[in-house]
Amino acid sequence: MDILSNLNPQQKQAVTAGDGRVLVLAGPGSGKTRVLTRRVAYLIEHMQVPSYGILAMTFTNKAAREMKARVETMLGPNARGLWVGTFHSVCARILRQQVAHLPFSSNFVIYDADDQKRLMKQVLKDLAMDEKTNRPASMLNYISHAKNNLVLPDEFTPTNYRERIVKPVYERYQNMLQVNNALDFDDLLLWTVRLLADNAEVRERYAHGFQHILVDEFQDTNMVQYEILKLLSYANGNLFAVGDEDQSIYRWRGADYRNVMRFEEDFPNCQKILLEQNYRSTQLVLDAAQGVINQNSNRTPKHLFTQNARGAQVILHEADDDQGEAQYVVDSIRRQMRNGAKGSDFAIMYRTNAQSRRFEEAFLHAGMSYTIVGAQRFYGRREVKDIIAYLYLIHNPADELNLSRVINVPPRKIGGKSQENLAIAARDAGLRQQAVLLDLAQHKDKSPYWARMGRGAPALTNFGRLLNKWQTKAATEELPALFDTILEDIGYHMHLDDGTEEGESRWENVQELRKQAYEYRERGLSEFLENLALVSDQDTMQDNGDSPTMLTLHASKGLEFSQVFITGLDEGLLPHSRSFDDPEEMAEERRLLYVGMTRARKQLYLVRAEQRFTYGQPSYSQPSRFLAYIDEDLIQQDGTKKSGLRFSSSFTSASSWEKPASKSKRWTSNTTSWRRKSKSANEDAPRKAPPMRSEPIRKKKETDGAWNLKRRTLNKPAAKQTSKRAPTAAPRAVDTQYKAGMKVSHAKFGPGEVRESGFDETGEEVVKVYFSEQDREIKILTSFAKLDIIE
DNA sequence: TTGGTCCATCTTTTT
DNA sequence: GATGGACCAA
Repeated sequence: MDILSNLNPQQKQAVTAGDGRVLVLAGPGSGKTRVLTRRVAYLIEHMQVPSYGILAMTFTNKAAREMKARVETMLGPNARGLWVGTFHSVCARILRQQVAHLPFSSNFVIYDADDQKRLMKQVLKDLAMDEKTNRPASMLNYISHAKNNLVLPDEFTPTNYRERIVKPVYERYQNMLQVNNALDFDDLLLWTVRLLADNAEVRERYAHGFQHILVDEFQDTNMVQYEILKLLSYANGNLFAVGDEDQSIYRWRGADYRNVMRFEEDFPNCQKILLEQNYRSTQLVLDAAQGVINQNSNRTPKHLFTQNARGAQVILHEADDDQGEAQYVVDSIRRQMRNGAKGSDFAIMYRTNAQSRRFEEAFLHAGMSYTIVGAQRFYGRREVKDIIAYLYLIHNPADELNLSRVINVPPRKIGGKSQENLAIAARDAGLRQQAVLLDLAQHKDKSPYWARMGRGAPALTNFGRLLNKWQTKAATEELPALFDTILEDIGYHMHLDDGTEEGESRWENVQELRKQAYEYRERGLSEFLENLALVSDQDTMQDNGDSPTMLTLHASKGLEFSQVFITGLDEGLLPHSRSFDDPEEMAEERRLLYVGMTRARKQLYLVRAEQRFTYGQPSYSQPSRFLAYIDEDLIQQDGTKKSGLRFSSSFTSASSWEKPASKSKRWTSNTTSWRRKSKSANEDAPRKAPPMRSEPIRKKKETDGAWNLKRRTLNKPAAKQTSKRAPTAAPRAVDTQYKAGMKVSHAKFGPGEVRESGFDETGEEVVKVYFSEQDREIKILTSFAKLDIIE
């Protein structure tokens, strides 16, 4: 196969670019993966770069796997030796290789978000700090931020009150990580930079080893990651970055799309190549998506075009509530599947995982299968994490976080008091808790610690015996055997088997984990654990044959589907209310929608619901402001009221309340609630609105309560027939200076009449004025253009 | 020490 | 409507 076949001129230019820095800005669907893989092949075949001299960095293991597989199909055995991996896995690998230069030992473990939180809670407890006022998540945020800026605790100089509180927490947190011989995700990157920056010899070795470095999704790199790339490429200067500012959606994780601009500043001589031809979508989908993204500034303007057909209009549907929303989506899919469409043609996307529930219910009700990405993380499940914790204990005796997690799971009479005794005894003796346990196991009541353990001594001794047994076994036996021994010794099956369906499914998850352990029987415990820590759910997304896929907008990046439903296009959800008071966050929400829209090959649906349950409470919302940026001509409304028989009788008052049909109407309806997360609006809504359905009070959860509940909701759309739409008037946060009906005058456009006034996301007042001389409505930013009030 | 019950709090997104 | 924490009875 010819490496350069089927490439357009820009793609070819990128693939064949010579040495040096190359920045490829690749719009959605522009063949970026193709460019990357061909580039690797080109380097090996035409530029005589040995495969082991190439490093390709991605963000997900899935992307890494795919890239590797594609290169292998092109080059066969020549591809062997290629380094392809996620930033985190590559860093973990480097750190293990160079562990001698680092302040931890080679069997370090990696703490995931869940572990971090548990550790943070411990830290706060140790420091006698209140969890309510010092939220663990918030503390971790500060710390993550610091680490992303390469700041370790002793370099952390507080500049405000909050940071003064954070500092000791950060110190202790980091210290605890070290004591546990553990690294968090940020540490993997941070220590790699430290290693390379402080250690000339090591740096030389890698920087000369990697003759060419390629990065995917460059817009999602954070500062540390960019630093790593610079350090690794400094010797040869061959850095090939592919990205798209418009698809940067990981700001909250430290990603900074401005790295794209920095790249150009740092390397003024770099080659910059734009890929603008789209091979995925219809022109109409592209136009709609660009309407949204063009509202953003700070980006390289791109003009996406395609040779594909113009395509069908975007279908907009406004449902009465979240159940109706789900019903609409599932009905649409079912109808088309009856006409021969494949289930896998469809994707349902949403902003938050919580929204998936309604769709699951609707699918179940319709008797259709579905695939769901993420949501309940497999590795995040309690039973799975418990077993992994046991393995961690064996692998890394220093890990006391995981020890405390499972020392009493299943319950073995080692309660809080006993654990405290153990911790104190260990601290006084300057030993690890595990060492104390092992000593107890060995010497029983002759152990110097026996007496100090009080009533818990026998239980602790037993546990020490187990630990000892497992550790011996780990040295001699293969992983699956060890796995089974642990399960048996702790009676985990019994523990999970509580007669419920849930218990059964938990046990199945443990079995699934065991299957994976079996696959690692050759590579062993250490690699198994590292893999577990660095694998995400997208990576494990199994192809569920031919069923529709449900996933978050974030998870949709890099994928494509024939038909895409983007749901929950409501103020507060998309854009999410958390982004209301930060323009940068708002811009990211826009990108998120843009990413979702550009996943569609043929048909795009935008769906919303006026009312939905949040926190189990009904709440109302306005249409997403983003809808207003999509040209009306590109949209076709698919109304509920006419076609939706389900609700024809249920909303008697509906007809009297006209749906906003035009853009301008939609735009107005937002104005009241834009200003901020209108706390008042959210608090008021449920109070003003009579309860939507009278929920029978469930006094206690029966064993099958969950199932009952599910069935009840599924069979009862009727419950809402009694409901009435409550007026959705949200209180006005701040009054606009201009009011509808005012006569104004503009220097250039002449006299006009104000039609609407509201605030945009930055809090600027925006008015829509009808100018008679122009015979059109014009949107005006009042702080910008001067408008004189005439009357 | 355990297991139950009640309560508050919450949720963006994930390597 | 889920989860984690606090509290209490056995």
